[in-house]
Amino acid sequence: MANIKDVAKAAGVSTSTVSRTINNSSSIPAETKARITEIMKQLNYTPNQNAKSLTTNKSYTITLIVDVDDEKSFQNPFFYEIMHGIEKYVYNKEYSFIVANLKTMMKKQSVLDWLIRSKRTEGVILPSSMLDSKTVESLRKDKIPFVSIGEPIHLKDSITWVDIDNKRGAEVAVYSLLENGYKNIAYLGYDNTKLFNQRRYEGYLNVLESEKIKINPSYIIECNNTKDNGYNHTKTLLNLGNRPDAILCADGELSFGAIKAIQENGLSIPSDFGLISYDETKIAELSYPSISTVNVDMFEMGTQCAKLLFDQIENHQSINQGVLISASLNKRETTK
Amino acid sequence: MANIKDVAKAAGVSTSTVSRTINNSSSIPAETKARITEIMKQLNYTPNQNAKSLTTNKSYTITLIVDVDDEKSFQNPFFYEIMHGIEKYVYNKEYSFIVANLKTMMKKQSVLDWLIRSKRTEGVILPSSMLDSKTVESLRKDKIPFVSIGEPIHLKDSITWVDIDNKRGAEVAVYSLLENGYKNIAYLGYDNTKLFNQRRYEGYLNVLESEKIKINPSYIIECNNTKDNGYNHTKTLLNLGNRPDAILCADGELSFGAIKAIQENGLSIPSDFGLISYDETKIAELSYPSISTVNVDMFEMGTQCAKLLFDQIENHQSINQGVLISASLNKRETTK
DNA sequence: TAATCTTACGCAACCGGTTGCGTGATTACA
DNA sequence: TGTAATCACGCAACCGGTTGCGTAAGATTA
Repeated sequence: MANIKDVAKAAGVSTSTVSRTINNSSSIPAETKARITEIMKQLNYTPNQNAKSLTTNKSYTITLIVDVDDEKSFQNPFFYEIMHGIEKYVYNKEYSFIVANLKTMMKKQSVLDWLIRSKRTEGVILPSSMLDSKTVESLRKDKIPFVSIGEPIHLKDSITWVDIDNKRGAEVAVYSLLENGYKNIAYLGYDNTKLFNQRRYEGYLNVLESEKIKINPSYIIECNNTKDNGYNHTKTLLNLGNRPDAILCADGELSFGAIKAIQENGLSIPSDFGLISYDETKIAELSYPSISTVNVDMFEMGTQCAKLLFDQIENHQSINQGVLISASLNKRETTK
Repeated sequence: MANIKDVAKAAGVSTSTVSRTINNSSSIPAETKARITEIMKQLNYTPNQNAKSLTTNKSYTITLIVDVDDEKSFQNPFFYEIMHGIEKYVYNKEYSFIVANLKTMMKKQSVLDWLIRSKRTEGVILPSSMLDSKTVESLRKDKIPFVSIGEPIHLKDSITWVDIDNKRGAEVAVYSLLENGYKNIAYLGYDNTKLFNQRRYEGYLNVLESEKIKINPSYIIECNNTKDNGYNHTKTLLNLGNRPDAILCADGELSFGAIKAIQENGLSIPSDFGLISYDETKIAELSYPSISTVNVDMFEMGTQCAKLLFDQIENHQSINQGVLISASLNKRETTK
């Protein structure tokens, strides 16, 4: 395979000139460039990335860390979309991107550390769940740019992160329910251990407060995200004296159980009862009835992560604050 | 950051000796190795991957190509599992892996070609849908090992591929239905444009033939994989004079529509009617009733792909034939 | 004790690019 | 027309490893 010397020889110039042509240095006149470019094409020349990386001390590669054990990230298709968003951005920059997961990293003590120190990666995108202060410190010490997927619990004002606008998404959902005549809206799946859930809850409360609607504590169900919880707690809700006529599910799987419970109670959806679930998934569309969801654009999230990472890589500037991706409502058969 | 010269200096040896220690050359006595290893640890030395790649002409990286537009691969969580399987294998080898998708590649003419020619990758795992003869030829010319995810339509005897044992999976499903007393089993979702579907169909026919069960052509429904098709065609099946009492869905989404249709007909699942769907997904578990599925181990598929790729990379030998991953039955509420 | 064989490890070229510095040729300016 | 500035491009060192070849010291054998 042709190398830069072959090109230089064929063009009757030095390798310096070829290199400068490749890197578009201004000191080479256009016609020389054109000639060299033509010869590169003829010889089917592609610069050796490893040589380039060695001299420039840049790997032209970024890393995405995934957390296999975290169902919110790896198992579900969201992360996949994020990946896709990153990927598209990255290849436009002639970078490539590698994937490593937390579990493997544990085992090898620290694959991330290895990737960085061996100069395989120039930047890292990783889930907020991984960002303990030790990791942050280590990344800072190695001067490796990073972006957090998701708002971190600590450090939110000192690192760069991207998240869905969870609060606004919930607001949109609740407003939509109210506008369509639902009056008593329950919040199913409150979980104060998860920041995204907190934010959704804040959005829910926000709307009720602005609309001067009394908050009914028995409408707020604390539980984690399983279909059985959805079923059982919805049963309980429906047995209340003043039962709700709509539910906002904070998380996806709950809604399956909830729908089952509503139907069993003889209520018809959406005329008697409305339901909106957070998290758009393929499943929401397949269900009978198909579920109205708060739609989160994970592709965009990936793109933003990549963009913010490249801001740091290329311009050495970092915003060190959060960026929110807006969430929209995807109306289907569970709401009027 | 310390480099090999720093280590050599600190140890009072030449870089050759350090290099040979790192690469575990036999010509260095154990005590010298120990001393050098200790110093490497002290200096927190990690070999520069780019330098290593440059001299050895190996990138210590493989590439996974995904096909974003192909719903069977990118959208669904399967590919994700495959990725995970590959990833685990790869990091144990001190390799890393990069992800590129077809769509981007189209745009850049050929990112794959670029990855290869720039020496960024030593091997490729890619979906069979991408393996047209031109791509195969090009990979062969560059002497890049590759493994196909999925049985390719052409070339099946001349390249290395890994697939689910689709035929056997269908057999297991049909046998299970028969054993549980279902007598008239329909095949919903026949699609002769897809090899995996053909194989599943073969499995279905196989069992009926071995069991000397007459094949009823009106039980075999040709359609593609949507929930609406599942609904409508199941309606049709149920209106037949001798209606079936069980369905094997060749693909996942069909089953949602099918279940709806069965329930609307007043039949109870699983006592009156059984259903097994191909393709285990999260959705199958969430549905009411939860769906019995043929469970395909995609993690194992990824692992096998990686293994077969490394056989080629490390031993320069390739089996050039298919490997099948066995499929098992995941019994849930849609079967007795 | 001399000749031969091992062993341990260094020398230096090499992988394929990049880049600071320098120089001869050309152009601009006075 | 002489001098300075600019332009075009080459020289050679360098990035951080790997490896074939060579050799001195020590071990083995005759």
